[in-house]
Amino acid sequence: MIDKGRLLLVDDEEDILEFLSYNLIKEGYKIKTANNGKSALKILEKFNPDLIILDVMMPEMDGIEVCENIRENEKNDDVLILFLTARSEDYSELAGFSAGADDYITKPIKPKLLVSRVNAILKRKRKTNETNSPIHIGEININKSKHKLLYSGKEIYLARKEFNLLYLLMTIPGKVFTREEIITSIWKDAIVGDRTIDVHIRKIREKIGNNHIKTVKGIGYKFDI
Amino acid sequence: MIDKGRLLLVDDEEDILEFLSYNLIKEGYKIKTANNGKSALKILEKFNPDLIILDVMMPEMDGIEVCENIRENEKNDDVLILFLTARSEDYSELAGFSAGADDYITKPIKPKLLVSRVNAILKRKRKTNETNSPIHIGEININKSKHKLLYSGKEIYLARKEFNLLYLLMTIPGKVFTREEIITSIWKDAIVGDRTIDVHIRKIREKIGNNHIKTVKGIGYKFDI
DNA sequence: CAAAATGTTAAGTAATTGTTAAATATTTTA
DNA sequence: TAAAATATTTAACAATTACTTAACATTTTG
Repeated sequence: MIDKGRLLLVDDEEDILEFLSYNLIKEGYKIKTANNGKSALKILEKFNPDLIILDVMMPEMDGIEVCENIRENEKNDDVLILFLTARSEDYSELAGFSAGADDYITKPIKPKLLVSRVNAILKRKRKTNETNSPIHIGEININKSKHKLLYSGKEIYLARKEFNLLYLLMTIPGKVFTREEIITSIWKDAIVGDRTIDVHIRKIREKIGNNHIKTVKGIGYKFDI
Repeated sequence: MIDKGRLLLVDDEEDILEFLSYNLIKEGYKIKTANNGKSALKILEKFNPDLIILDVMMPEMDGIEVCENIRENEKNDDVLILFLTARSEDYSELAGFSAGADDYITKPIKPKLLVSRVNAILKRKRKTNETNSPIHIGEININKSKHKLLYSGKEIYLARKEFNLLYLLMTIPGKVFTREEIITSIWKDAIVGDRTIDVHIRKIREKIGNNHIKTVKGIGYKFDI
């Protein structure tokens, strides 16, 4: 069977771990399990999962805490975290989201829903990863995995934030990215001042000239050919 | 047959209801009918139509009143309302728009016109609902996500308010947008003076010419091809 | 023709972005 | 690990652009 992805399941109840494993192995996923937060963090280092399913309610370290721990390390930026919660709280109020969760499932868990949720979220992740492929527009070549920018053949160095910002704009040339979109995409949930984006834009323009990045006043910035 | 959409027809004359039903069912629409305002409002709660065709002249509660009743409930914000009026009824046209109508058809109703009108208005609705999808009408291309306006191939820059205003009008060409609709859509709940819209309209006309945006005195503005 | 509504201008006001340099953070290097 | 080198953010202010208003002109309608 094809490797559909690697999942780490974390719950203190053995029954639930088994139930989850059973349904997800059947779908072709590779599974590891942990029955507390600590061991989850340990396994995480080696197993490199695509998705972690995390019970919120656990003794000692609860799911929220585990999640925060995971997210503290930038290395784990792109692992997906899916919470198991007891009741259906209001989506936006869920504490998990501010801790860095990507989605959640409420108990009792329905197998079909579980599977379709996991499939869906991983599918989205793959799509996102595909987007990280090199982009070539006009005389500009940008390669995210190599962190390399070529401007008419010459290499130009951009600092990380500058690079990510330019890359973001280039993912959809012509589209205006609002300041909000830019912040959520590059600064995640950090709070930064009003002029921060502008300064980065300026730095980029300094290096690649003023012809590509255009300001759309009141909305944001876009990359134009 | 494919579900093209759900229509609620309201008229006190059974003949007209039949005539409308016949022509619209043939087109693949799901139909419910009501022969007075009260029952229309009742059906509306459960049937959730995409479009309501409403005769202005009805005993007891006339179309205008029904329309106002419908619009009072925010839930019905996105249902389209199309009035049936007698040809000479200038006043009801006017009252209809301020009551929240989206379009109107005059009696006597020609089947072909009816059908094409209904098709068109629903098609536009879907498109508009989908996203801020680009709109292409005649020699004008407007793309909201790119904040880009092309007039016969040439790019024309519009400031934010101008752009949004033109985009709004173009979402439903031919539909007259009342000043109130324009205000709520573009200025949200800000309070602006009487001439503000006119000035923006003027700026747009300055840039794309006077052939497309038409003034409908006493009501508002529309975009015509 | 009078009333109402819209058109037109230019000027004033507000909002947004650009630009620096300096203050902090972070990463690298020795 | 401390110093050095880089990177990032902030803050103050300048510059630009967008938006609104107000006064008056013009058009439309009954």
